Amino acid sequence: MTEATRKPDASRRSQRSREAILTAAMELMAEVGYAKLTIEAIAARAGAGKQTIYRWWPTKSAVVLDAFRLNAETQEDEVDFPDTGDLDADLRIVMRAIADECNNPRYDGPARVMIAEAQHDPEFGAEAREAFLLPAITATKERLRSGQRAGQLRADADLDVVVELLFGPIHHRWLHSTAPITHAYADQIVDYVLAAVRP
Amino acid sequence: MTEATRKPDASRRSQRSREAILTAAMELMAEVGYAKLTIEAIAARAGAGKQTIYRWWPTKSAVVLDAFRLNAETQEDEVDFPDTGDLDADLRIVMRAIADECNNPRYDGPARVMIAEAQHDPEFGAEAREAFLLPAITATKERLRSGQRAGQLRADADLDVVVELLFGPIHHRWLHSTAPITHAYADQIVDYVLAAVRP
Amino acid sequence: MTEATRKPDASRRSQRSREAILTAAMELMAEVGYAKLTIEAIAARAGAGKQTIYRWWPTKSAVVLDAFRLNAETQEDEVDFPDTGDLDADLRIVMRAIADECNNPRYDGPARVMIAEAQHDPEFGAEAREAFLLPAITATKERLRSGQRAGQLRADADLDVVVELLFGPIHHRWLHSTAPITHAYADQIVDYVLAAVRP
Amino acid sequence: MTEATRKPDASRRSQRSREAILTAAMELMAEVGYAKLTIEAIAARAGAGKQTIYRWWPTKSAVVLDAFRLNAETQEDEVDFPDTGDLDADLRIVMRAIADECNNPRYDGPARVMIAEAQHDPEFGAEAREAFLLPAITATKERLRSGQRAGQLRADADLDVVVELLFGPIHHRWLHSTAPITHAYADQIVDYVLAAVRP
DNA sequence: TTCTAACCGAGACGGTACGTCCTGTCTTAGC
DNA sequence: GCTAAGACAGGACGTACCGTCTCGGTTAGAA
Repeated sequence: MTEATRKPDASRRSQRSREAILTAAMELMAEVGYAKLTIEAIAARAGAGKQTIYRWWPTKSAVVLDAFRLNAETQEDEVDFPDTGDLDADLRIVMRAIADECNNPRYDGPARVMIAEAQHDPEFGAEAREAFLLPAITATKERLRSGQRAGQLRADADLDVVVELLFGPIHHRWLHSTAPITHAYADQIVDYVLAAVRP
Repeated sequence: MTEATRKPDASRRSQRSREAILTAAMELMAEVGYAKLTIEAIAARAGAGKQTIYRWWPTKSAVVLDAFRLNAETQEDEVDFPDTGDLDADLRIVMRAIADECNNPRYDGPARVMIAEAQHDPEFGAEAREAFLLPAITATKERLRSGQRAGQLRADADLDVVVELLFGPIHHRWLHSTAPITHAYADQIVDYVLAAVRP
Repeated sequence: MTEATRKPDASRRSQRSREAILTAAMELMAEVGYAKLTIEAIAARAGAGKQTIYRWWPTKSAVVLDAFRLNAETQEDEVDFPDTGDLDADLRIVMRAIADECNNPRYDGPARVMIAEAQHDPEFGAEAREAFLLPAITATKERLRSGQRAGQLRADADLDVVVELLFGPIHHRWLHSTAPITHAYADQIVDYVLAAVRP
Repeated sequence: MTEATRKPDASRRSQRSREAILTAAMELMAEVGYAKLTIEAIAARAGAGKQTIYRWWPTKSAVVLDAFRLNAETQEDEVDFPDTGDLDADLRIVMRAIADECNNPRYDGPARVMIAEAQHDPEFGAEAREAFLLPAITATKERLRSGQRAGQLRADADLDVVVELLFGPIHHRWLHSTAPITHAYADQIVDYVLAAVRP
């Protein structure tokens, strides 16, 4: 066997077709949803050959994940986690931002697709987690640790669990659509969680 | 009305084929996973005609949901939520039971399928929520209300939020596979939550 | 094996449904053609159960053949072959009658169906031949024999061949739709054939 | 125009699969007959995808017709109609050749299929007539015309009718299987017909 | 007159094939 | 050597009918 898995020369890759494909994928995602999204339709809409897609992405979900990444990069919302010294206020800001994302179709749609895809493709799940979830978790834990050092949290509080106490409820409500997600709700969670871990 | 959608006569439905189909669906789910599950394979394994499936279920996910339901009914785990008067102990029992389910492939697999499917089929999601999630939420809320009346919870605690504070974190950890789910973890959550809502 | 092929009791047969089925078959033949004709559609149109058809007829072609028979019986055109003594005139009458039938959709359609069906079902072909073709051939041969005895045909003429010289050409033109079939054409054939066999 | 019917690029057609499909069709025709012949079985036997068949042929009968054509081309029997000057002898040769074909399963089968198919699909009938029947008719007419010029036929003989007087009887006997088709019979027809049209 | 066996309409059933759609690979021409 | 285009083998889709079966309801002799 002579080099069965030929790997293409990335330096000669057409940037034009890459963007056309990812844009087409995003558009079709919005129009027909992930389940009815086909490689063929993406290629047709992008004016690209199917082979060009298969050459650069292994699966449909990889294309979609890349499309989401492109979409997210476009946004200029890489807000750093605030640290004003007032933990309560900082958490409120962040939890309200998450609530806003839950209500923004621009995030809601892609996020649901990624959750769904991750359930039957663990590798994809790991990648997506790495790219989208862990940064937020890490930043939150950082801020909590800073608050802990400042004596605003019990010294023995398990920060991994505290992060989950913050993200878990809002995530649960969003994922199962059990109730609307408001700023008031975001504040409520912060209240309960801080009540639990205050020294 | 042109009477387009002829509806079959449910009274003449073959119980034998219904069970064969749902059993085949469960088995194939376990063997190849939801994504590679085909109606054709279910019919073949069940010794049924495809039409018999299409006659009684609108989509693949409906078959699978029904299969899960049959599977769940078979189990004799319809444990009533305990109410010993000791809220702390009762919650621990329940949260540990949930932790056990997260680690039991018999529940883990189907549950992930349902979560995934629900994300791109809201109607399916609503049905699944109704059948599997709400009963647990309602029972938990009931127990919390009872505890609240007994003065073990703050009178102004929002029980919907408290339920989410309990279920959200464990659910989050399970869904994103961020860490193992142990009895100790279950206990931890109960501790934090009760600390937050104790009078 | 105990009487595997249960034969139904013909005396209890419902005349009403028999006629409804054959009528429906005739109508559907005219509407959609033999190839697209289905037992299911016949049953639905006739307001009969499928089993009632399968009980009394072995195949679709048997139903259709019966329908044609019913149709033919309805007609009162069982014209006896004329024998005026003038063979030329008598043959013209008969050949013109055949030409008329070729141009009459009432005969053309069914006849084509029977020809077609007979090609891939020899038994059906034998039955159809017996019922529809042989009577005409026999009557014609009879008339030719009478003419032969009267000295209007060569004594050594092979009547089977003469019949085919009469029927073959018109049949050929009809079957292959190579040219219109007129009375003039019918006369022409009689002219040529009589020229060939005149003493 | 919405460009509904995308037409494939014939220049890129796979010759290999075309032949495999037509060969498979021929074989299956011989094995199970036209009625039980399925596109699916042809594709399976040919190792081709069903779409490849549907891409290049509109119907089952079109595939079969093409298969016959390929079969006929393979044969090296494109005998030119003889013209020795002796019309009687030449016609005998041709009529005997036709008789032989009637008795040769290689021709009998396909021809019956085409006759049958032509009866409920006039377009197919037209194509088949063009490809298989008209060449023979034309050649025969040509030879007759040559004989007519040589004074062996009456000057006023209608050659279209004379051709039908030759082909019709043998065709009739073959189609309805009313009697065996022998060389003697072929000769007999030539005798009668020439008797009718001799000057 | 009641019983009972068969027919009847209806339609669910296990199947087969349909014609369409999409997958992932391969081939061709163009730049 | 990447690209657009699209033919190819393969396989699942959801539909239409096949011929068999089972279900009540009706009908017509036999008891």
